[in-house]
Amino acid sequence: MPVVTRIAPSPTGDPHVGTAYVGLFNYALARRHGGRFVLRLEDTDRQRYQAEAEERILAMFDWLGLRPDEGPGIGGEHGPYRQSERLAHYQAAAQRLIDDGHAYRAFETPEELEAMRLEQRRLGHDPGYDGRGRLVAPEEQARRAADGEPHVVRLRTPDAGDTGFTDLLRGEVRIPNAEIRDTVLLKSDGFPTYHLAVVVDDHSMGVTHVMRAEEWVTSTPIHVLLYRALGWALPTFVHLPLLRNPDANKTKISKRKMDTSVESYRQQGILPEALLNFLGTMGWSMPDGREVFSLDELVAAFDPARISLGGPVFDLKRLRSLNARYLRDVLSIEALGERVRPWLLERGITVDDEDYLLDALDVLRPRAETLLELTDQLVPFFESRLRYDVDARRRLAAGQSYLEDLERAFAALEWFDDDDVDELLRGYVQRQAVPMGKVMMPLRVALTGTTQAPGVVDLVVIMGKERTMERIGQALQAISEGLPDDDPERLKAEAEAAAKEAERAKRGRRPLTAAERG
RNA sequence: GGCCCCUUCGACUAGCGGUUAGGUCACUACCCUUUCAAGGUAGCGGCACGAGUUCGAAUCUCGUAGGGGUCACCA
Repeated sequence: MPVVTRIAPSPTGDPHVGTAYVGLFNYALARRHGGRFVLRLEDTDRQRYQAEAEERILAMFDWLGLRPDEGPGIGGEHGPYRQSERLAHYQAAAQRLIDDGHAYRAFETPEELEAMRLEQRRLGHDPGYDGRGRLVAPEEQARRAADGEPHVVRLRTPDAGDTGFTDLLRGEVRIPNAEIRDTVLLKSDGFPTYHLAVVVDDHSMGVTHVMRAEEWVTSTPIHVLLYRALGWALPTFVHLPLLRNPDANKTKISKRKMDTSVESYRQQGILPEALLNFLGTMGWSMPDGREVFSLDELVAAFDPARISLGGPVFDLKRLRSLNARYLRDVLSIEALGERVRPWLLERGITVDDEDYLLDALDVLRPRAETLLELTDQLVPFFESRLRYDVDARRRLAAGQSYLEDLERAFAALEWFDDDDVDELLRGYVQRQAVPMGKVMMPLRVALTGTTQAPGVVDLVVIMGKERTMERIGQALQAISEGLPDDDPERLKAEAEAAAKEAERAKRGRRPLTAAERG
């Protein structure tokens, strides 16, 4: 029997890292066994439904390279893949359950239910549906329904005993039936709840392995009851540990406490393969201990039995560090060039000298953790007019005479190769009898506009004579025009603006730009 | 609170009766060095606790504690 897995996100908000996480493992299991990976949209909550969320979820999977075999916009023989388009299935199943006595129509209004809960609380009982709808005779249920009275369909759950299932990772899990209320299967608007829809769809789509988040463990017995009532075989259940917030208690990951939006990570310059790799270390580990691995490598080694159950903290530092690893070690320099082009374009930079780009990347890539940072550092290589940050200005002012000397020296230098530039610079510093930094830092600032940059020799060689001369000239001009050292007001304003910008960058929320989409 | 699940360095994890408990990130120190990184070397740091089972427990059992999840006409 082929392995069939699915990811069933709900289009109610920003594409979530948890969806990517569960999707990854489901994808891996299906691929590992040459089976099918199905994408199904669980859009049965019309209150929270967001039309554009649907498209964004699909875009997320596309970006990550997690390609479903079946799904909305892809097709497949088990469609449609939007639950809102499958209402007849659920209604038919509900009718069957009613006919067989496994379910009943219940007519309590929301107000009645609320009053019931209030009363239960007053008496110190656990609040929950007490099954009062069972008391209405089937004929009366049918009559009132036929009269158009609003109602839901509820599952008739056993009162005694317990219901259990086997979780691939946890073994037998049993829940006392007293804990299981007569759950709503069909809402009064005719839409199914999760419980009914998931069982009907997983069965009709041939899903063999239900791999989902741990939060579903306690409601799995409801599904078991449904499978039994409908006479269907149970799938294998695998409940994945919940991703956790980096707070003291490690609560379930939430957008209130951290950034859970995949789009946001994309906008911050996280690579899809790095995100996937990172998620692949949440609860999972390679049998051989590799910590950097591709999607294909994960697929080749994937065995759900290796998943560990402690809730893994979604640690941004680790994600960024892994992303940095991809930038400097995993990606080829050419591939990196292709990745960063759209980002440069977004800043109005079109690269026509490929070699220049690659040379710059070569020295920059160990210094950046994200494509965003890389782009920031790349910009000074391409923009003709540099902006000097506050600290940079101070360095420039202190280096005026050196820059004047070096401008002349470079003008006289014919070959801008490593050895010659190095020799020139070292010779000059030696003759001046000053510490290296005294000379190098102003030059670095003149070339890049910032104090934190690659080695000066590298910069000069990569930029070449023309750019080097031009930048030194510009710097000298900026100095003579008056650097704001002597203007404390302006310094302060700039510092504040920089802090604000940094804060904004940290939040990292802005719409996806065209270039990032491409 | 009831029920269910979980528990190895700060974080991610390896381990599946016998290991000096290993690796990665983070952190610290040193080296390299014209800044910042990267890189190199070293270091810090852990089996929640208590009983049992066993010649021998991180590994098996039970209990305790702690943490999480769940108790909707949301998924």
